[in-house]
Amino acid sequence: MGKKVSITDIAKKAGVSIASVSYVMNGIEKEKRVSEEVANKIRETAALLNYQPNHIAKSLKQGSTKTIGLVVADISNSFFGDMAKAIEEEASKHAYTVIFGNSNEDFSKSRNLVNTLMSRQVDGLIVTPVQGGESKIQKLSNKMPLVFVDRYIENESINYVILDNYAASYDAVEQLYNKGFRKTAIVGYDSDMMHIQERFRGYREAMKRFNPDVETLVGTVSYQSIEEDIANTLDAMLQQEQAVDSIVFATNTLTIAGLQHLRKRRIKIQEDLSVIGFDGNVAFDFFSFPFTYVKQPVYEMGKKAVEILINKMNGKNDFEQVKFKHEMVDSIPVK
Amino acid sequence: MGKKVSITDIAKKAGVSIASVSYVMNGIEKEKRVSEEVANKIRETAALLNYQPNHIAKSLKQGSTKTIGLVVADISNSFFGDMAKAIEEEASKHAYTVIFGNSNEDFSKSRNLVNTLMSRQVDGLIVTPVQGGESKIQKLSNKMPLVFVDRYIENESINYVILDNYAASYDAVEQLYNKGFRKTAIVGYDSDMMHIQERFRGYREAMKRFNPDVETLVGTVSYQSIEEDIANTLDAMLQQEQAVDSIVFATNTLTIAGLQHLRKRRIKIQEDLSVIGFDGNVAFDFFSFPFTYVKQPVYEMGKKAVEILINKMNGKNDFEQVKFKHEMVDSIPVK
DNA sequence: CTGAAAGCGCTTACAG
DNA sequence: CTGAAAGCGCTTACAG
Repeated sequence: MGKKVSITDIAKKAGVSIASVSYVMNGIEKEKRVSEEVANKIRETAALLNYQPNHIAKSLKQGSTKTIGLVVADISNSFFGDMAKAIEEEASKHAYTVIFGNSNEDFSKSRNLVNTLMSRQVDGLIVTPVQGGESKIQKLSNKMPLVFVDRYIENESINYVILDNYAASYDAVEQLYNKGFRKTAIVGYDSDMMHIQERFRGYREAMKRFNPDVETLVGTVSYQSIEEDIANTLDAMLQQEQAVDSIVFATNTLTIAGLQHLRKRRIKIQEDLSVIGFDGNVAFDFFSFPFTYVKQPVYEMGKKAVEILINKMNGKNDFEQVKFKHEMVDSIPVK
Repeated sequence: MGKKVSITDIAKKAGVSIASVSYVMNGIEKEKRVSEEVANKIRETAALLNYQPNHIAKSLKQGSTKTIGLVVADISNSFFGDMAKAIEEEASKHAYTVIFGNSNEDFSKSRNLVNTLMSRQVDGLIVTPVQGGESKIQKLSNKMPLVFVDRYIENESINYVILDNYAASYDAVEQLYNKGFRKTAIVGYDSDMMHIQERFRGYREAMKRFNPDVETLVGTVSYQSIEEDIANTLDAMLQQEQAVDSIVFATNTLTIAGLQHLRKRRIKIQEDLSVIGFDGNVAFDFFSFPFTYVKQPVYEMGKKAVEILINKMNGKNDFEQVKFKHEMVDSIPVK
């Protein structure tokens, strides 16, 4: 694979000190007053030997790797895919590289990933926290610049970038109300995590406001058995004596899974049952029925997370907690 | 942020040599015959000081980082999202970490990413090559274990994992033929890259075999202006005197963009025009029309790429060139 | 069984 | 203006 060439090799070959090589390679030959002659010789020799700096050695010496660790729940989910893209793009602009891992919503996987990334001396972390590890991940925040995305843990000394989840589901219920739907249910995960709880809270508050006489109906599904649980939950909602006339799905994955089940049951969306989904998806643009969904500004959220992280890494002390506003989108059905 | 503790700190505190600490931390105290007593003391001290090994220092010394660099065209594209997931999962099983970047189909971005990853001393690279950089990226293969995914460059001394693209589009034309469609066109990128050229070749060969009297019609679109180009291409195909009766879209993105345009033109898919798409997509399951697409075994492809790369990194000398077979999938339309 | 020491490839005060 | 040297946190032959 060819022996690596180091600045020592260049120094030897050019007959100069390794310090001078280091200065020239870092473009600080002017400040360090290396003569133009020596600098040129060094540049020539470096080119000749095809020198490639070793970032690892530099990192060790400098105590900084210019690397960001990213832990998402699932990179193959388009929400996190878009976010990862934005994060990499923004990080790259600031000369940071991104290492990533998938937690698959599993806390022990998430913890292992965080440990791995820390042992690799990332300068900061962007994490989607998962159920079960709240206290552990919180401690992390004292040891390392950290920004939560998509979800968060209640604590004033933690950075996060999230959607205003309360407002989003409140708005969803309101939209349904304006279209004449009263018996609205919500389907989310069986999770204590704030993003889910806030979506439930927005739903409950909106129901209280708009449909005070209607009993609220919160269906929960386990991430471990989405298909099965959503089938049971939806069937129950539709079969009860006071069947619901509208449903808000609280996440991307649940929206898709839910619609698939409703389709299997031959329920006509927006005729038999009105539905509001969460997060954009290419699929939504192809529905044969009009469809409304809560859209998160994923790209801006990813960029913001990097921005906050970089501030923290640069020593900024106060915390930033940013809530983005959703947008309610009506897709136009395929004719 | 708390001072980092090193093995030197542990050695001092425990009153032993740093060598012993290193042995114990690596679990090789038995082979190195460190006494059980000393080993225990070291473990206790490490726990007490909350020692976290510095992987960077280890990497520098060992000349291996246990890191894989991944350069994809676009992580937010579900094809690459799924692949990245598979790659991270498989790498993680082998104690490798993944650094990634998006080239956005831009060669200079791709080259910069590769350089960055190399300066970070990745042990190997998995790359989706892009148009324009064939010769440069090829040289890389001599310097570093490398596996191409999705696309490749013709060269017997390069590893790759791709789809049998020829067979896939050949099959697409054949399927259309069997359903009675004769005037089949294909739409792909304006690219010299092998994966596109092979898809065109499969189309041409199949047309020669099944519809020898029909003129072949290959529409090309630039990645830079997909929407505009696909609109023009499709409109031309439909308006010419001998309008096509069926179209094969040669990629994921083109399938979506193409269908969106056809929809805008109020063309009824599978009634006015038969279509075969490329790559799976959640959207396909929700179409109101029956839809057939070429499905790539993305997950297996990602895993295979890691497997090959690990073999190479472990010193295996011969090259592996793997072509996976597609599957032709008929989605059942929403009623 | 244990320890002192060299060295991975850099950066950077310091002396001249 | 330039060079010798220490040190980042590890691993690992080598000597005892």
